[in-house]
Amino acid sequence: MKPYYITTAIAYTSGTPHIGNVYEIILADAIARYKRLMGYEVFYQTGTDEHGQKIEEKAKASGKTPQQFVDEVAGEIKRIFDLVNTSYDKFIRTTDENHKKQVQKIFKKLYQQGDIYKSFYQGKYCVPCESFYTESQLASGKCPDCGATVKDEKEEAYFLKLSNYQDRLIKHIEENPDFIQPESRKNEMVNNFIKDGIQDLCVSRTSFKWGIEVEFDRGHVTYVWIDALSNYITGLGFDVDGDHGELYQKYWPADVHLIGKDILRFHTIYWPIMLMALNIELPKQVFGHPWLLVGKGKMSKSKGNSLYTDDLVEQFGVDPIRYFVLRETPFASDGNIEPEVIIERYNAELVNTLSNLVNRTISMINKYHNGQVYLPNELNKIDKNLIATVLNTKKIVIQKMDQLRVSDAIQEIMKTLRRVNKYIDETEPWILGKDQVNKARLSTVLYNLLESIRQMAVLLQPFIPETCENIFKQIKADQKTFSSLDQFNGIAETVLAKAVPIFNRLDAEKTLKEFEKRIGQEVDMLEEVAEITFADFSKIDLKVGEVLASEPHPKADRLLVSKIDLGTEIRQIVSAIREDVKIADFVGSKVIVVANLKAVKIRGVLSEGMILVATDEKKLEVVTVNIEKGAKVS
RNA sequence: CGCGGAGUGGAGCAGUUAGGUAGCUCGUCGGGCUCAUAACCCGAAGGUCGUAGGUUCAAAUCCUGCCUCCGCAACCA
Repeated sequence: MKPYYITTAIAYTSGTPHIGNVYEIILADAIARYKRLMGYEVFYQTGTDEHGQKIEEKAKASGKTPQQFVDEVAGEIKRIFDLVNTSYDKFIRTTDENHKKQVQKIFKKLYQQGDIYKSFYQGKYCVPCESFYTESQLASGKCPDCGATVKDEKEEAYFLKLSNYQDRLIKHIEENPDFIQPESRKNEMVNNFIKDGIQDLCVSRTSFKWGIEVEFDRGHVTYVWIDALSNYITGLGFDVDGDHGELYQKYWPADVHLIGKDILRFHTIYWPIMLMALNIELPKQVFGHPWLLVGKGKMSKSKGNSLYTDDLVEQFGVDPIRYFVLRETPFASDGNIEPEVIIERYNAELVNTLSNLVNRTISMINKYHNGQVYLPNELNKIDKNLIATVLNTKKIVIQKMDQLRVSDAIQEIMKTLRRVNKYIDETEPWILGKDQVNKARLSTVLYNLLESIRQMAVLLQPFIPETCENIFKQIKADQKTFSSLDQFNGIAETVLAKAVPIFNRLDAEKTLKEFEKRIGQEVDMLEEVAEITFADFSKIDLKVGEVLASEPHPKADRLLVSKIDLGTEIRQIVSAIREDVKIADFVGSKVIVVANLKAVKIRGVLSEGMILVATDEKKLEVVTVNIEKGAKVS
């Protein structure tokens, strides 16, 4: 059997992934299941990326060791992947011993052959904060975090030399048009990042400890990319010294790395160069999939609009969610997940088209033939037309799936299911059922329906596996392979039980209410603010100020630079209100200012305070008052 | 002139690579049917394909300008 190796990006263990992250796992799962049905020997790898400063900090904040912290989060991530029924063959963690060992060896080898060199990471260094800042981040030449004086400092770091491989990479991309998919992304990579020359990549850090130690230079830990990207080969048992595991021999190079379009750059530039340096083959394809958006915006924790897999699955079920995310996100443009849209698809496609067809077919077999399924007799024109359509669906689905056009593939199956529903109207079994004379004809019609359902269920297996099993059970079908679709005879004579609806119609209003209640509870928890004492509050010096003048920030399109008269002095304040305020109305109004806020430079302009505003999801309003400037607010 | 994407009947989208009667799903309206979960089937209304020009026998599709929206980057004291 032909091997097929598919990977997803590994999930960062800093927190719970939302449905947008899980979408990638489901997409990869659908492809993996499809390839298995096509007769490939599939290896599907996913996992977690567990190192880095952010995790070190989060662990510390929650009073755990980094290892405890990532163990918990990785467990949670794995639970969610299992919840949506993903059929991965390996769940790799970057804290796995073998992975760490190989990353160290890779690092060492690249260093020894001169692809990694030691140099200095230069910047402005703040001693108390132990951090580097770039010139533009500084506030009036001082640390933006604590205000201390910064000094020019160099930190030792290792760099991966990319320039050596640049030409080879361009050549590879040009000679392998399928390497970067979708194609529109290819140009973006070449034009933006490669042609102008690639900057060497910093691959080690000394500012944190939670990472894979550089073997020959103990103060350094490997910085994200060499660590994370290597998982694709270490998971297969790659060994730098050539003592590879069986899986590696069998499965590398990967057939496809499935990743979000945002990290395409790392997978199409840094990763190939690393592989070239290691002198191993490049993956056949890197596919940057689109995003699943909530409403119109990108899902993010800070926006509070994330949807989580647990809630969605509890409300709608595993297969409907799998179905929805796969169906809704097209090949190249972003998908949209909203409860209203889920309900619509659920009712229109899963209930009306699929479930109802199965239900009415089994009901008729029970009503007219006491559940007995007979083999078909002579076929007429209508039958032949139906059968041709059904048999042809496999070809179209394969064609779409081979291009990873999952949504289109599902759409084709739905189209055929609608055709099958129409067949019932064309053949009018309820009329045939009135007279025993038509028994042979009715048997044929019912058989054709059942076999059509079986064929579509076979094709739907990669997307909604549990549902298909349910259908197979109800129609007593045991032929589930793609090769059983070449002929229209996969059902044997048998007796069926009463139909049990696969999906029940959702009441839109009721479901929406339930769902909002579920989500609402979580939002409340997230927005809970820590209590402070009166003393804490009195530290804030709030004053009324009159806006004397205001103009757009010269170098930032959301910012406004205003002169505010506090009565005793005039302050310059930068605020992100340009999109929400009319300057003409703003000037002359009296606003509330945080007067004792530490001054900072924002995009080169000094800001000495903060103007209070009120915001909700839709708009932003500056808080204004009608009292003399200089008045104290408390 | 930072990078990129998108503007097609009420909604969501396909069609643009290789110009040639504008298509799908949902919704609306009318009809049919009763095996089925207000389901299913048929039909209809509804679009000057963002805009202004250009090329062409012919433009949603090619070229140029402009407008609007959305991501990313930057930035949010």
